[in-house]
Amino acid sequence: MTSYIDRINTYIKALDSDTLAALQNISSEKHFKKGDLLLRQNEVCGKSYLLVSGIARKFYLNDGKEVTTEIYFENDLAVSFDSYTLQRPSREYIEALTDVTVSVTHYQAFQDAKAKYAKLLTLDLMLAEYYGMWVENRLFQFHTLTATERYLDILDKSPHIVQTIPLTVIASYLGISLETLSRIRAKI
Amino acid sequence: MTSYIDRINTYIKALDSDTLAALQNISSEKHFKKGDLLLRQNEVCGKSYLLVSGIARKFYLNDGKEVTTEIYFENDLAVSFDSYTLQRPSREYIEALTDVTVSVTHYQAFQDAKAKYAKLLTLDLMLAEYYGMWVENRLFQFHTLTATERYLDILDKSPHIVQTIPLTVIASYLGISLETLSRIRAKI
DNA sequence: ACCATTATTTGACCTAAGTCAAATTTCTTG
DNA sequence: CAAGAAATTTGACTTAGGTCAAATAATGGT
Repeated sequence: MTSYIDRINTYIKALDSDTLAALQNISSEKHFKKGDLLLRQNEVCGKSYLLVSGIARKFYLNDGKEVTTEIYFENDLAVSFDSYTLQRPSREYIEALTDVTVSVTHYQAFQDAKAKYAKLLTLDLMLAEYYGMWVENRLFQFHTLTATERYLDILDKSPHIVQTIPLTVIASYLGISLETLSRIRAKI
Repeated sequence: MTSYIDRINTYIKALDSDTLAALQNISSEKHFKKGDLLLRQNEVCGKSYLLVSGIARKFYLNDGKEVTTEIYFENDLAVSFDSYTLQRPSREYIEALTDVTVSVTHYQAFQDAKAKYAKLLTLDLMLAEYYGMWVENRLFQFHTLTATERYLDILDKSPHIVQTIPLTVIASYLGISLETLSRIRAKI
């Protein structure tokens, strides 16, 4: 499934200059500082953010507790999927975990561009497919792995997450309490 | 999110006759009997099944135990998403829970049709978006609701599931043991 | 209707992970 | 560098839901 990202990137690199130019025309770089919110709950996610540098995350509140749903690094595309797709209020926040630079694209501009450039439509499909598989896989892991196994998996597949990010965030991303995560770490 | 299905159906109904004909050309009706497997683990999901009538489900095995991932009714589209998208072996099975009639479309035929008919590409995007939001929501529920709340939710939003389907299947769909489900039902 | 499966319920006990509270360790920033 | 604030760890206890086993229903086939 990771290889699908490669396929997407290959696809982007192979875009004709017209399509590429159209994409660049509707994108612009922006900076956020650590702690800034790129998207707030109840706001419509009207933009997509391609991380150029830095780290960000998406989370929601479940009776006062933050639940991290996704962690973004360089080249990741940050959006609240359903809010973006349906253009309705988001239940999630997007927050900069470090200073970040992003390439911002407006929803409507991208919709318009898709109508003109069929390849962007295909790209959008690939991105949606990728996200679908990614979430499906996450759900699968929650069902089949124990807390310890999930931590080991992240340690194995995404060591950069464990390096840089506060345990509170990692715990909520793994769907376990901070204390449990700390105990898991103490064991291994 | 349910309303997105309506939008998809509206979109399908509004398709021009050419596109619609193309779609029909690559689809054919087929029957399965209760208990038949439309897709087996390790098979590549090379077809999509639109349920015309009957009930089906998708599931995988987690050390011997069946975990139901989706339940299909009339008009639902049954595929193993990642297997279909990547055309690689499936970890899931698709099984007829009753006798079913389906409209079968081959993966490659649909790919070809998408290249010719842009509207099918858009349709595919909508379907992928819908699935992404659906899974995301399922994950969300697993994180925020207790077993009882999840059962009540299904009872509320999809009473037809509880009517017709064996508790073993429902329990595995809710991610709880059969016994726990039975106890939940005894309480309410 | 009757037997044999298959489905569901009930009981007793167990366990992974959560909660609350306090102790440390590690960063920040003056 | 020191003081305060955050982050992390540790301890004691609770709990939702799981597991194993046995008892009752239901159901379908003959």
